[in-house]
Amino acid sequence: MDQVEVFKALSNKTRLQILNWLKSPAQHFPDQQNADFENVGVCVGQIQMKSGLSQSTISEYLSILQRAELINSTRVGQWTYYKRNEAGFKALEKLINQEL
Amino acid sequence: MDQVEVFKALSNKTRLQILNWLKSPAQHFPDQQNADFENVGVCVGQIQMKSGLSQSTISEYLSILQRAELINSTRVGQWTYYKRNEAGFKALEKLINQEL
DNA sequence: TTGGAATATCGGGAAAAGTCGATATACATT
DNA sequence: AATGTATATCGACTTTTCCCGATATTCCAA
Repeated sequence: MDQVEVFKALSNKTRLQILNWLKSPAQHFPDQQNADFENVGVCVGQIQMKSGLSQSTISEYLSILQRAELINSTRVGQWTYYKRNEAGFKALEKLINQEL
Repeated sequence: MDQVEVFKALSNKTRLQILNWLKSPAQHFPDQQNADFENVGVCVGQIQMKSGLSQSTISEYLSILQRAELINSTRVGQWTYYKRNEAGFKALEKLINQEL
């Protein structure tokens, strides 16, 4: 886990919001049909709509968060679903508590 | 505590190093004479020398870390001493654990 | 197998951050 | 008061980040 990379990923209001939304997907994305929130998460389009930013920006943001190991993705058909990577958050906690 | 501001402050290798140095000043700054590390911390010049970056850059970095509430300063004569603000780190822990 | 929908990637313009040297300020000493 | 030292601030330049629209890719459905 690259320290600077993680903190950079967290240095943006929209990206922090996305992480927060993904904490309780059912609550923040009531529109997503047939969603298996637990297993796969939320698809890019839903996140994009909620954010109000462009599709390309959100796709980019999601890959930044993924490179930082804070989320991970599952491709299902033409959709890519993203969910939180709790192992990454654990590693971040440890980083703050022990290494910073 | 502004979330984005804290993470931006942490998004830089040199600033992370400074925070780490300030964890055990006596070990990282053996040159500082008559230093009351516990009470006041380490002065700007020592940090600057160790970092290898310019005086202005380090002064700026220290104020970024201070605005993020991760360190605080004490002026003593012509020196400004900086030390870690453990309350800020506690707040950061809480942020990670509960709000992110 | 062609068309459409979802996502990713590319290229770019504007804003912010990184970093410097020069200068200003604040304080101490003579 | 004048000089010297430590730090802060300023102006400039370069690099990175923010965000967009356009295009490419991937997959599904007709």
